[in-house]
Formats: sequence, structure tokens, C-alpha cells
Amino acid sequence: MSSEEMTPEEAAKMLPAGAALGWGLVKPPQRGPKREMSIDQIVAKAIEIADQDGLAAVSMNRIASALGFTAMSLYRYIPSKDDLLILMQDAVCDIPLPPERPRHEWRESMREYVLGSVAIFRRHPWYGDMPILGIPITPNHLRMVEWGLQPLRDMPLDDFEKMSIVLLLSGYARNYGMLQRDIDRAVQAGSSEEEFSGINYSAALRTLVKPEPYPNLYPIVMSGVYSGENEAENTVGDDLEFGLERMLDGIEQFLNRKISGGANR
Amino acid sequence: MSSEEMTPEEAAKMLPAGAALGWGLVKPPQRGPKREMSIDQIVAKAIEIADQDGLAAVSMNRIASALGFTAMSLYRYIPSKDDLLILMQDAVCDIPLPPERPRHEWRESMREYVLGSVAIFRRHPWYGDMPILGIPITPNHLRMVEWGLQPLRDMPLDDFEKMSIVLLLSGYARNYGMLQRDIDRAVQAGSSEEEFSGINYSAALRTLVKPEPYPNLYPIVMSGVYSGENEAENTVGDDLEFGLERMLDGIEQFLNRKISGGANR
DNA sequence: TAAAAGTGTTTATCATATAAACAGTATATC
DNA sequence: GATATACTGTTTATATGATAAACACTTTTA
Repeated sequence: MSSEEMTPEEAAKMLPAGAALGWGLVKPPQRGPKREMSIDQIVAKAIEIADQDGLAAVSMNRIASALGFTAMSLYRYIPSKDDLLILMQDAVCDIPLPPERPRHEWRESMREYVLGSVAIFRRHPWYGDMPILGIPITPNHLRMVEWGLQPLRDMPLDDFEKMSIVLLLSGYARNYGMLQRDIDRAVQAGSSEEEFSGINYSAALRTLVKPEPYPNLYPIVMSGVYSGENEAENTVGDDLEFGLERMLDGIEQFLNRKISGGANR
Repeated sequence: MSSEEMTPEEAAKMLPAGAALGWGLVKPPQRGPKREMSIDQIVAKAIEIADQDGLAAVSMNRIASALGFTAMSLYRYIPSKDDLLILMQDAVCDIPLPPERPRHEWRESMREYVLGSVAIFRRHPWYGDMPILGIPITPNHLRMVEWGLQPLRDMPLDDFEKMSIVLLLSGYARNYGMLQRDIDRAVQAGSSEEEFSGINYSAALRTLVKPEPYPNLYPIVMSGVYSGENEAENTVGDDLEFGLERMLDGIEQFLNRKISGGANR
């Protein structure tokens, strides 16, 4: 409601420290000894550790040690671990947007957006483990939202509808990204030897899932489809693509109804 | 591949302890002193604490203290905290399925399923904070999958297609449930006094999001739609419903194509 | 009537985040 | 140029977590 101006410095105070850092709103100190590290360096190392050993392995100690310093030294750069996590999240969203396409290729644009989002989850398996604290507020993360909005630019949609669609697609990307990550993990684990012992629960499920309280699930467990065994015979091909095309179809239908002017209920 | 029989006892060994407990595959001990607690009691208390103070507040100590025991006593019932989390997750999925509807009301059935799933996230805000470890393998959680499959029973779909659709809908429910939870949290926080200070970042975003790298996002931030300010004027009404109807439209179109026998590409 | 299995407790260990105090260093102002 | 100031990275300490090990006591089984 208030439309007063606001300086970036004031804005910084209203954001979590991690977000303020991400926006470059915290000026590096002028006096004192020269810094031996940098925020970027710390974040990069944290991401490296998370990529390799998971989010749980990211401790202040581990990061600092890997850089040759003590845990406490990190607090001279980043006020808390939560802020570090915000910075990590934002950092992996720093990917270049593809060139804009003509309006009629909006479906392909959206596919690009969703696939681009999913790629983050695959590249950084821990990304999906990060708690969602709220709407995106960091620069690169917001650029992902910008990406999602781009294909909708010249569509006959108001702001609410555009956001709803981006929400739908980004949510889908998140879901699918996490699924994909789980599959990657299972493949990694399975390729060793425990494929049949611990990770793969299908044998146990076949014993436990009875037609009794699970009439619809039962045949799917028995056929091995539930636990993703015979992927070779998968008629759907790619779950990502299947769901995505369904959603794009639904969106297209909504657009058509809007354009032809009918009530959209 | 192997289609040998398997006893429930053998199945139990292949599952995480929490899942085995959930299936009732761990027989209570025969000898020794009478137990003063029960697994159900522990899980119920853990859920109570999580509902009230969030998942982070759930510590073995806190649960045990609330029950009048020491932290270590819990380990006589549940082997690890991870297993407790599995049990919590399964417990809140213990909701009765609604009566089955005739085939032609499949859209309404799916709405019920999605809304039912979303309700779990609202009732138990911590539910969305639980890491997804893999496909559902606990009894109540699997009953939710069963619920999602139910409307598809007599549809001309193979197992892969059915699972893809349930995956799509359950993912959507999860996403929307977490969004709804975030809104609930913001409302709770905002109703006190910090509505304008910390939680609400819209003022800061208006300063930081420039037309420059954010041409499409910029107007949406400026109009206040991005941060969900003027919900009163929201044309979409309910984000949940909007996205859900788009998805159902997409699914319906897929079904129609399938029925009319055409190639679905 | 043991022996065995299991109870809840106490004590101890090992991470973890981070506060506080410290000795040294670069800059800004006089 | 001197010195106060704002830093630096480190050391030390605290608090909070999960959980292992050893304990004394209690039921049931043989």
C-alpha cells in the first residue's frame, strides 16, 4: 500500500542476511586486515561438499577445514548457517536464460523452463532437501521466476493467472526434480550390489500389499511397476514428459477458452 | 524377477525399522518387565509436539520428558529417530478413504483425493518438512496411493499411465499443501504485528526488482501480486483450484484421445 | 529356581552451531 | 606519523542434539 521510495540499504535490513548478501547489499569492510577468504569461495566450497556428500555433510567445520581455516572464521563472512543455505540455494540458480522464442513456441519455452529447473535438482541433489522458507527473494532465484514468466508475456492473462501458472510449473519441476534425484541415487546404490538387499523394497511390498485394503495398488505392485522395476517396458516413457504434457494441455485449453472469450468455468 | 514367496518376517528385514514397525511386523517382547509406554503413545506425542512447535522441536529428550521418561527409554521402542519420523509420517496418513464414486465422477474423486492430501499438510505443517526418502512403503502412506488410484480404476490406462497420473496429482498436492502451509504461517505471524516489518518482503522487493533483468517479473512485483498482497482482487480465486483444474483438463484430454483411439502424440 | 530377555536410568561420547574473549593488522583521522 | 577504530582469524566455552554402554531391577520360560 505504501509507495514510498526505499534505499537498497533500507531494503537490506528487511531481508534475511543471506538474501541481503545475495543482492550484494552488504558492503565489504574498509578497515582491518585483508580478508583471506570470500563469500563466493565459502559458498562454492559448501556446494562442492553438498554435491559430494549431501546437505547433512555441510557443517561450518567441514567447510572451514576444507578451506584451511577454523569454523568460527566463517562467521566473519556469513552471520549464520541459515544464511549460508540461502546463498547456496541462490548460487545454484545462477544459470543463463535461453534466448527468447516467438510467442507461438510458448510450449517449447515452458518445456525449456521446466527442464532447466529440473536440471538444478539433478546437478545438485541436495537442492530438493533444502527447506522452502517462502517465496523466492534472492536475485538468481527470482531470475528463475522471470524465466517461467517469459513464455506468458504476450498471453491474455492477468498477473494472478500468470503467477498461478508459474507456480504450477515450478512446483512440477521441483517434484519431478526430486523424483529424478531419488532415481539417480537408487541407480548409484543399485549399481554396486545392494540393489537387491536394502534399497529395493519391491520384494517386501509384494508380500505386504494385499488385494484386501489395496485393491487398486495390488496389481501395480505385483507387476513391478510400482517400484519401478521393468522400466524397459514403460509405456509412458518419461514420467516428466508425461506429466508436463498433461499440464501444458490443460494450460493450452485454458488459454483457448480465454481467447475465444467464453467464461472459463 | 524372482517370484518366490516371502514371509512377513523376512519382509520386515528388508524394510527400514520404522516401516517394519508401521506394518506391525515387530512382535512385542514376551519376557521382561511390562512396558510403561507404547509406540503409538510415543508417535502421538511426537506429532503433538511437531504440530505445536515444528519438526525441529521434536527431540528424543522433549518427547520422553513430555511422557515422563528419559530420552533413552524411547530406544526400547523405536531404534532411531529416523524410524520415529517414518512412523510419524505414516501416522498422519491414517485417514479414512471416502466412499467410491461412479466412474463418470472421476474428476470429483480426484479433487477429493488432492484436497484430502492437502489437508494433511495443513493439519500437520511439519509434514512438508519431512524429507522424502523414497516411494511410500508404509501402510497408511500406501493407502493414500491407493486412494489416488481409485478414480482411475476403470479407465483405459495401463499401470505406468496410472502411476504417472497419481504421481502428478500427489506431487501437486504436496506442492500446494506446502504453499498453503506457508500462507497459514504468514497469516499467523502477520496477525501479530510484524506483518510489515520482517515477514513481508514486498517493500524490499519493490526496491530491488528492476525492469532491467526482470522485465516480466517487475510489473508483478510492483502490483503487489507477487508477494500476495491484494489477495482480495485475485481473479484466480484459489491457486489450488486453478492448477488442479488445469491438470484435470490435461488428464481428461489424454483420456479422450486414448478412448477415441488416436495416437496420443 | 535359575537363566534369559527385557525394562527404564544413569553416565558418557561425539557432533554441531555459535557466543565471547583474544592477539594481531589495516585504515582513517588527528 | 601516531593512535583509535574496525576489522581479522583463533581459541575457548556452552548448549543441544543423538545414541552407545553399563546398571539394577522385573518378568517369563525352561
